[in-house]
Amino acid sequence: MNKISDKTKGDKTKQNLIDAGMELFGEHGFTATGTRMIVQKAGVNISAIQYYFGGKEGLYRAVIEHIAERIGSHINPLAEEIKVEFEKGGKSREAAAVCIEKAVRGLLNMMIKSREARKWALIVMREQAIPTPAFDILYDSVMAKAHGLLSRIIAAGACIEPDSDEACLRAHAVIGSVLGFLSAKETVFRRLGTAEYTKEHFRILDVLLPAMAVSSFNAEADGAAK
Amino acid sequence: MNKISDKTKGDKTKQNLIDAGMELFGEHGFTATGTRMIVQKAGVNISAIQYYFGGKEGLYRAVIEHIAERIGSHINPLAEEIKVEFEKGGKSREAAAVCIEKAVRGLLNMMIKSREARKWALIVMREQAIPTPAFDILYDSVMAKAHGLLSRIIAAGACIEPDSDEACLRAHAVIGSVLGFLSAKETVFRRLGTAEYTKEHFRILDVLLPAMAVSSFNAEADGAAK
DNA sequence: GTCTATAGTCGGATAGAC
DNA sequence: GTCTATCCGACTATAGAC
Repeated sequence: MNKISDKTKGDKTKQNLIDAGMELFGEHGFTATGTRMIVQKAGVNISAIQYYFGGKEGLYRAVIEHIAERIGSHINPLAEEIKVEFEKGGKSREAAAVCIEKAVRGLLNMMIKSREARKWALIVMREQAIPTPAFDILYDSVMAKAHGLLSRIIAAGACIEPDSDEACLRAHAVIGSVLGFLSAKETVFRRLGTAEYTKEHFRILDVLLPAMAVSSFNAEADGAAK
Repeated sequence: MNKISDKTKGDKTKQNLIDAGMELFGEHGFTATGTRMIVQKAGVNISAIQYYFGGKEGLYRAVIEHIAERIGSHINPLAEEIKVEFEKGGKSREAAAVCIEKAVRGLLNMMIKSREARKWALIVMREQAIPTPAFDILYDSVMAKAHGLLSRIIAAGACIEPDSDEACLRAHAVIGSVLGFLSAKETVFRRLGTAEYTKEHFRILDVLLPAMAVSSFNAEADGAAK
């Protein structure tokens, strides 16, 4: 047996608990998820939560850390790629437009299209709305970076200060236009008459959302576009 | 004593329970909110929940109904006003632009600026993300109407079918760009370094969000704006 | 209509055998 | 490292006095 690549039985138990926790905490929230529910889904004994994570709360923190790590592994390469392209384009308005389209499509791919993300999504949304102490982990390792990069690109495109409130708010409006399809999906599905987004819906969003993002460059401070 | 205008003691108890429930269900969610918590905040006896609402679940439904009614009283007049103006403008592209700016500012006023709305907001967001049976009430009395009106205006502005998926998705992107400032406010606040939106932030959003909404007319089906 | 007292259930955590 | 058995507190709901 290879000591490095083989998982010990304990590691497998831990992983099962985190997987089950991610799904159940997302579906029902922290309080409404019972430890008995979790261990049943994970197929482990109830005492394992105490043993490995010190309790239900510790398991929750571990779940958040795991999510932060997984999201990071998706967005960090994309962010790096965009940053390089942005620098290469001399931080021009044209480079900014290309970069923001790429960023928005990346966000759409990661948060709306990906099946894996559906599990994270609900937990992250809950933390956004009513943060627990664990939100710090998410914010520091994911939100701040992604939001900051988008703000800088939009600032370049709109010719405003990168660290201004205005850049931050514009970036957030762009993010909101994408994530609304996740956080309010029940309403969209009812209006569309479907139970899932289809390829045709994504085709529309792939064009619409980047275009709206680029348009955020143009809002003038003295009135709306005429 | 005037029999019509005076509230009976029972009515007052009911109202106190609904008020307390709205705040606490919003802050902690349904499961995490205990009946003891509610009656303490409402200043009534614990049995009152059973007596007046048949149990915790019944109180929750009553809270949702109350929210739907309050939101309706805000948006129905606005929707009516917009509808009239839209017809009067001959459903032209120009009329659509004016109307959608008005609608977005109305949404911003109601959901982000208003203090009262902060109490609704969390409950509505939770229902959006993980709907309970009570979501039907919200959807039928509020979401469907607001979303439908916005879709029709955008369809007119973008010259597409009012009942098409595309119109629905565009409307939703616009709504998302506004509501993101509510549902992800923790992230925005940390980025801005504040604990509340200020007048200056609203000044920026009052210009930015309507402009982005109007821009949603322009996204071309064959590629992004160049 | 309002209250107290309590029933009955289920939660997370723990002790100790293996 | 895993399991069973059990504790204790918190929960919702109810019965019945006033």
